[in-house]
Amino acid sequence: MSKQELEVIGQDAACCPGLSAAPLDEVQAADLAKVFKALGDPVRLRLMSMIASRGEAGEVCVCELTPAFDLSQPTISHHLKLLRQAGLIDCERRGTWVYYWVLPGVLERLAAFLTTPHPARASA
Amino acid sequence: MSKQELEVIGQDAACCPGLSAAPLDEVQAADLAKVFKALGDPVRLRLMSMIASRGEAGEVCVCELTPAFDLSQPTISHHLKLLRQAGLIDCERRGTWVYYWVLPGVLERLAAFLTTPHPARASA
DNA sequence: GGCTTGTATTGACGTTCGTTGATGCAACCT
DNA sequence: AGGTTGCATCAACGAACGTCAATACAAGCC
Repeated sequence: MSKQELEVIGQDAACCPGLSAAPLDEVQAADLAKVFKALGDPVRLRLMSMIASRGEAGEVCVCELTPAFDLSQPTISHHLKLLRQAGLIDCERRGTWVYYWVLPGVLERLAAFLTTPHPARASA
Repeated sequence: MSKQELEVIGQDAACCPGLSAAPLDEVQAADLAKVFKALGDPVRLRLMSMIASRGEAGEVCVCELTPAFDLSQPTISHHLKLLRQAGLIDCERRGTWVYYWVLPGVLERLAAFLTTPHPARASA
C-alpha cells in the first residue's frame, strides 16, 4: 500500500535548482509537472487540504473524505491514488478503514522550489 | 495585451487560508486549482522557469523561448497564454517583439499558501 | 461458512487538453 | 505600396482526464 510514489520533491536533497534558479531541463520539468498536475484539480486540492489541515502526523479516514463531495466513491478513490502517485500523500489500512496523511516535508519542499531565488549573478 | 488573468493569488491579501489552515471550500479550490494546473505541464513549467530565472523585473522575448523547444510556435504561444490566464505572467509588445515576465509576488504567495501551517488548535 | 461494510479496481463514456498547419494581425523595412 | 518577420488565433485531430456503474477485494461480524 506504499511505494509507488514519485521521488521528485527530493526527500533528502533540494530536489532541483528551484524554479527561478535556472531554466529547468526536460527531465526535471516533467517530474515536477506531475506534482503540480496532481494539485491542479479542485477535488484533489480539497482532498489535500482536508488531509493537510490535520496538521503534522495527522491522518484522515477515507470514510470522512468521501461524503464531503458530491462524487461517487470510486472517483474519490481515484483522486487519492493520483495524489499518492505524485508523492504527496501516503496511506495505511487499519482494519476496515484506510487512513491518509501528507508525506512530511513535501509541501515545504514544493514551496522552497517556487521561491528559491535565482543566483543574483554577481556580474550584473 | 493585459487584464485577462485570474486574481487568485491575491495580490493584496493572503489569497486564502492556506492549504493546511482549513479545508478549502469549492470556490477557493477551483480558483487555486487553475494556477496549479497551469504549472502542471512540462512545457509550461520550463517556460515559467526560463522567464523566472531572469529574476525580479526580468523579461524574456518570445523569440528566445520558442527555439528552446521541439514544438511549433503556435504551441508555445498557446502555453504562454495559459500561464497568463492563470495570473502567473504578463506580457507587453515592444516593436516587433513580445516580452514576458513573472508577475511580482505570485510565486511567493503560492509558496506561502502551501506552507501556511494550520492554526495549531489550542485545545489539542 | 455467509453477510455486511469500507475501499480499490475495471471498463466505458463524454469532455478537456496538447499539438499542428493554415491563417491573421502588427510592426518594421525598403 | 509591397514584402518580410514575429507572434497570436483558428480549426481540427488524437491523447489524456474526470466521472460513473459494476465489480472485486479486505476485514469485521453473525
